[in-house]
Amino acid sequence: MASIVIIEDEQRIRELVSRVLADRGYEVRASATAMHGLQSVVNTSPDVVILDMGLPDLDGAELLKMIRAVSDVPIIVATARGEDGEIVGTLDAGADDYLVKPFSVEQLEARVRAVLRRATTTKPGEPISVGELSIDGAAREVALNGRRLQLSPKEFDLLHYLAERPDEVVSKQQLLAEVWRQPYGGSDKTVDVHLSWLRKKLGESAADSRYLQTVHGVGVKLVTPR
Amino acid sequence: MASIVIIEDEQRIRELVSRVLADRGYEVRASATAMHGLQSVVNTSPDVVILDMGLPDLDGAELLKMIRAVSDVPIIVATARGEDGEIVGTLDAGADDYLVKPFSVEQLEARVRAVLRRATTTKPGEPISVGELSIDGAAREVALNGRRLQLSPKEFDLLHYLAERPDEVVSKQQLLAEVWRQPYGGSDKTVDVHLSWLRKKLGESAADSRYLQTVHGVGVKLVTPR
DNA sequence: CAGAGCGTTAAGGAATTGCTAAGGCCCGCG
DNA sequence: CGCGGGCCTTAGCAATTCCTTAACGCTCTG
Repeated sequence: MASIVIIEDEQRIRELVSRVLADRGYEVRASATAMHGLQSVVNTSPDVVILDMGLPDLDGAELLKMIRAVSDVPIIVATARGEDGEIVGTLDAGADDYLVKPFSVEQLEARVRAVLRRATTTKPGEPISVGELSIDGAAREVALNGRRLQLSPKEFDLLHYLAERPDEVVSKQQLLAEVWRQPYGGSDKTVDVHLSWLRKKLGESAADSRYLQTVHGVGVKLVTPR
Repeated sequence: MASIVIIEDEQRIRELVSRVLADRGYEVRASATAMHGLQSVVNTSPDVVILDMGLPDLDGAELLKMIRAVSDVPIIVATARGEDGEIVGTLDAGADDYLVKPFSVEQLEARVRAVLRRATTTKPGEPISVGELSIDGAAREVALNGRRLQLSPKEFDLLHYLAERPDEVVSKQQLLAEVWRQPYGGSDKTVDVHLSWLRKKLGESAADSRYLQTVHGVGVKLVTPR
């Protein structure tokens, strides 16, 4: 799971946020001071930094620049209301997103996810990985837990298409149009059957699904197993 | 700053509202008659329209339709108490929100801001968050306090539709039309039942509601709990 | 205080899905 | 040219899941 560094001087907020994010599976390190925070960032190379702008020992914008000088990590900035005017400045200084206090943990996690998603945007040419699955579009090879899977052409196309859109629900009609190239008629059942075969090769079944989740009445999505 | 057209025949209210909103930085144009108002809307392409339903020269609903015919501007309707029965009709006719007279300027501005926010900040692709609720349209996932909820297709569509319009009262007819895609007949009761199921899954009931509030005789709205 | 509107539960039928099995097509090979 | 094998599609049934209707009691409004 992704790792996060939190730099926030208010103890209450720091502990609350740390705990909740840790509960949700993130690896969290919290710092109460700018200097300690900078060290954390350098030492642990986190996937996201959450930075409070109202630190007592150093101006937030200053710290932001210092982090930027040594790393490209996505940074989410938290500001108190009233410092609104600075938001534009902080975004210019290299922040990736911001939150205005008070914020709900939901909002925060939503931003974290958004930033992570943006950062992990698929670079073409490299294999896509979803959980223990690795899908190489160029070589048309799929591996699960390091073991090569033998997929038929359609099976591969189907899996690859879904892997390019992890977590996104895709309708069978869309799959027929995009993977099968039959925007007109064509039976959903074909997709069902291929999904079933894929599941078998992935070592799962619809009833006990890890990667391929069907969303009743809508479609399917490829997810990373819990 | 955003521009607003106000269509209101009572001089006192018109001038008061105009002045206050202008003070707060909006660019305001006021009209005392339906015809003049329609011209204003067409000519200035405002960001929001505030429309009094009790105009002397033309039925408010009629004017609403005329505006809708030429523009997609968000429209906030003001009605006098007693005309409540028409509220549902006006929402169906394309109003985005409504106010019952007498209303405070504070209320009005809150609605204006809500409507503007809705019009601008709804970026698709990112989860919507309302309080501790998080609704991801692409993944079709809902989480409450970080815990995943298991919703049926219609339940999800319903919640998602409401979440896209936080604080806005939506009539059951509108829900039938938009979520169920049955603009004609169809029983309100179906909506009631789904709402009940949703409430159960959200851990609330109609008597003790946090997120889903029903407005008797009008519809429901999704709010962020206090 | 009566009637309309609403909340909730239960139950039947409708729709969707999972999976197996049975052809048909295409291609390489003998 | 005929054969065999892989692959895709269609068919069909069982098993789920879902939606709607109905019914009853309660609440709100006028």
